[in-house]
Amino acid sequence: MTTQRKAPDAARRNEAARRAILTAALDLAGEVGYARLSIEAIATRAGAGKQTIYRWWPSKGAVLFDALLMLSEGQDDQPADLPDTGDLEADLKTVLRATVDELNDPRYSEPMRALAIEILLDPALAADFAERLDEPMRELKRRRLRRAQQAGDLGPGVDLDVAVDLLWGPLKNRWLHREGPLTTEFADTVVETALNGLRPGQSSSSTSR
Amino acid sequence: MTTQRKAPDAARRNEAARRAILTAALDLAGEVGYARLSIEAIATRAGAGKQTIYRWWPSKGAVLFDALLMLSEGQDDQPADLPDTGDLEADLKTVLRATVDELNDPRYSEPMRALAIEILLDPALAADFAERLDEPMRELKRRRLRRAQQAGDLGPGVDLDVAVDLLWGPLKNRWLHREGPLTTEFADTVVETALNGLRPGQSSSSTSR
DNA sequence: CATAGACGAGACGGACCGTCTCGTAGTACG
DNA sequence: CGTACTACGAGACGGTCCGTCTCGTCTATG
Repeated sequence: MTTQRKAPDAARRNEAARRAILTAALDLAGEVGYARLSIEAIATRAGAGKQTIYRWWPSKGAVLFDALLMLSEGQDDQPADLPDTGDLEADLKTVLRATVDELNDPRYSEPMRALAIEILLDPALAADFAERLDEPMRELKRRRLRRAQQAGDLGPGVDLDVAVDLLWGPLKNRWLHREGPLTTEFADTVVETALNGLRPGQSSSSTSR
Repeated sequence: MTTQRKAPDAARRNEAARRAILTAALDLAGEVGYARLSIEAIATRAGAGKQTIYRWWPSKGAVLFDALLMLSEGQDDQPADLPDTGDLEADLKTVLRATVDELNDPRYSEPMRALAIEILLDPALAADFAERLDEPMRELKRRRLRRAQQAGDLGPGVDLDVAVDLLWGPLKNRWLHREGPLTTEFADTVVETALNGLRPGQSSSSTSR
């Protein structure tokens, strides 16, 4: 997927081999981590030839990317939109808590960390990831915040991209750099602090509802 | 530095070789990026034997770490404390703008990115980095914010670690993941948004002095 | 002034890389 | 229904870099 160098015939593709390779990549990423994850090991584990991997994927990162896509397509709870109950703070906490749970699931976490590292190393993969996953997700977040802004729950001058960074960035940082335990309490605190701001207001910690 | 395996005699250490190695590491990181940075290339560029590197550093990342320390020790503007003029917003903007300038300096930026990646891959290096650089810096930030809190410029219930994440995290993210141009305007917006919060207040964008 | 030890150089086996070439098997198309 | 195509598993290949080791040289410490 993603790109191919000399037009292999997609109609003749062996679906079983594809699934075996993606599954092996996920398992190995979880078992040995990114640093020791090799294409040779993936091929051996999958019972596939190395050439079968090189035929269909341009890089190890692309394999991981597809592997995670396969994993997330497994359960179709992919939301077309972020929840909007009218209560911005509650909705944000719901979403961030779900993110925390996902990032704490070892089935996702290690392969995702491996992919994140691969993305830092490979600009082509970074562009592919940004286009197919990151930017669409960001647009979802921006859209929810834009509705909140129109409803008057967000300051009219707030830059929505900065708002997204403030809300989701701390979680991403803490997870990727293992800066501490990723808890739902942390997610809640981030939401409250970002919404209320650091300055002393009438509301300092827990607010609203 | 950092650790040694069999107690080489530090008194007999060749300072010229040490500097040549660290300089070569910095130059190569800037020229070829992390992905192609090899210890062999560093040794060759430095006119040193590989063993000389392995004798004094436990990993490529440790070399990069020391190289960046050497670079930053070059100019002694290492502040014992963050500025405190009494105007929190102005002080934060000053500091974050300086960070932006440093992250935009290619002399620092590429080696730092290489080190950041190495840290993601190597828990031992991560611990070393956290102890010797990251945590002390974070304490500096926390201390400035604590003073602000005591002065009433920060909400009394604000978690100072979360506040640091909100202020410095977006810059780190944008830089490391190349999510967009790192400008002083962005830094200013982050400071204003984090201080004021996302909710509509009496002040929406630019505030105070 | 002698000697221990750091030094530059590079050989070594091993891990993976990415390419290639086999013989086999399954599928698309005549 | 048969045949040609081509993806497949397997693995050999040269290449890079790893981390260890072994040289002979140079130096500075004792």
